[in-house]
Amino acid sequence: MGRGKIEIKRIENSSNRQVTYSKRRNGIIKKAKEITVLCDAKVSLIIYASSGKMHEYCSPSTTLVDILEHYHRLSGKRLWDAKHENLSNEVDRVKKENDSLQIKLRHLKGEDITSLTHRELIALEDALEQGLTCVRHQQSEIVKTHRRNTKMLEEENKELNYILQQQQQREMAMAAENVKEAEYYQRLRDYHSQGPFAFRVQPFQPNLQDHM
Amino acid sequence: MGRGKIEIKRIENSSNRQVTYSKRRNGIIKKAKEITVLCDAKVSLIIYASSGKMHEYCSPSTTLVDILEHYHRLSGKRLWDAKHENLSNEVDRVKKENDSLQIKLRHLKGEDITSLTHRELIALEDALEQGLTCVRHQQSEIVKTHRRNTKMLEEENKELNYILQQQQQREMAMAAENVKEAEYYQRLRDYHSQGPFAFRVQPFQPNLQDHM
DNA sequence: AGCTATTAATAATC
DNA sequence: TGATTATTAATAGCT
Repeated sequence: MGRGKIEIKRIENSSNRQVTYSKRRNGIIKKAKEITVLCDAKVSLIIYASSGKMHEYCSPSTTLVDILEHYHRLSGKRLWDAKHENLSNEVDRVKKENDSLQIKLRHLKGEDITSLTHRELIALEDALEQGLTCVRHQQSEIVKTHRRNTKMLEEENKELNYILQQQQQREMAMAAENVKEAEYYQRLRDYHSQGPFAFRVQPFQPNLQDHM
Repeated sequence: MGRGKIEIKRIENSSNRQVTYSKRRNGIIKKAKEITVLCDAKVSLIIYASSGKMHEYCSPSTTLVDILEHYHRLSGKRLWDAKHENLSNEVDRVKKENDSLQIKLRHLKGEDITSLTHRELIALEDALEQGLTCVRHQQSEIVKTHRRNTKMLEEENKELNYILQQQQQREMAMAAENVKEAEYYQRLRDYHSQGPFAFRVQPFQPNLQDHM
């Protein structure tokens, strides 16, 4: 059904293949819809291109899940039971492990130990003592670290204080210098501006005032 | 494509519908095979007649399960029903719980505690001390029980020994009695059988010895 | 994406 | 059912 007959074998030309795929895919989906309507059939159709792109059709009033359930019932083939079973087993296994861990944990906390034998209690005691030793060691490590940190901070503090003090002293010295300088200039200014007055207040040449 | 054009709507005549279903079903499956070969596509096709009879096609080199897995991945839709999802979640949840328990357990054993804060270490130490207290208490309980048991057994022993002794004494007495009786009877027998000899052992007739 | 010559599918019929 | 065939539908090769 085309300009020429084609053999049913892989189309080597990639773009031709792509075009044909697209056309035929639509054709199949159309046919699927038609048979659904004409014959009251239920159809599930999933198609992947080699590119991995997927198209699906599922007759209305059903879902893929329904169809697969039905498939499951009719064919007896297990589509997902194996997976399901694996998961179930996994859950069981992990839960058991969980329980055993819980029990161990409780034992270490000193709970539910009335049923333990003396030997088991001894082992428990050893484990607890071991744990206690480690924990206390770690605590002392932390304290040591803290202490070291404190010392370092204190020394840094001291250093900074010293630097600050130096800085302040320099500043004070500079300020003092500035003050002296200011005083010098003030005095200079005083000398120039108030000098004449100084002369004016000289009782010896009172007449000079009029010339200024 | 037939002797006449048909509307795409349900075929009311049941046998016509059945016939059309069968023809078109074959047609679709043929098309599915063709697109598979021509275009390197993967196809999963499941068709039910209204009668419930099922037909399927799945491209070679795949299985329905594979296709559904792929579908699951691409569409993100839940094919593996709610149960499956629940199980998955359950596994995750339980595994997480497991991990957390493992960590707690390791901490109690004094492992992997370098990352703990001082506060956490204190709590851990408390828990361990508490556990140790309980375990030692239980140990002393067991020792007490043992001691009590020992005492009870000792007393029972003593009792039994006493009873045994009594028994033995009674037996000895009885034996003695028997011996006496036996002696009596012996003597009686002696009296009857040896009586005549008794006369013979009379020191007065020493010559009789040679006859025994 | 559209077009169309051609093949393929199939509705009606036997 | 199964085969036949007149017809319609799908589509291969072009543009």
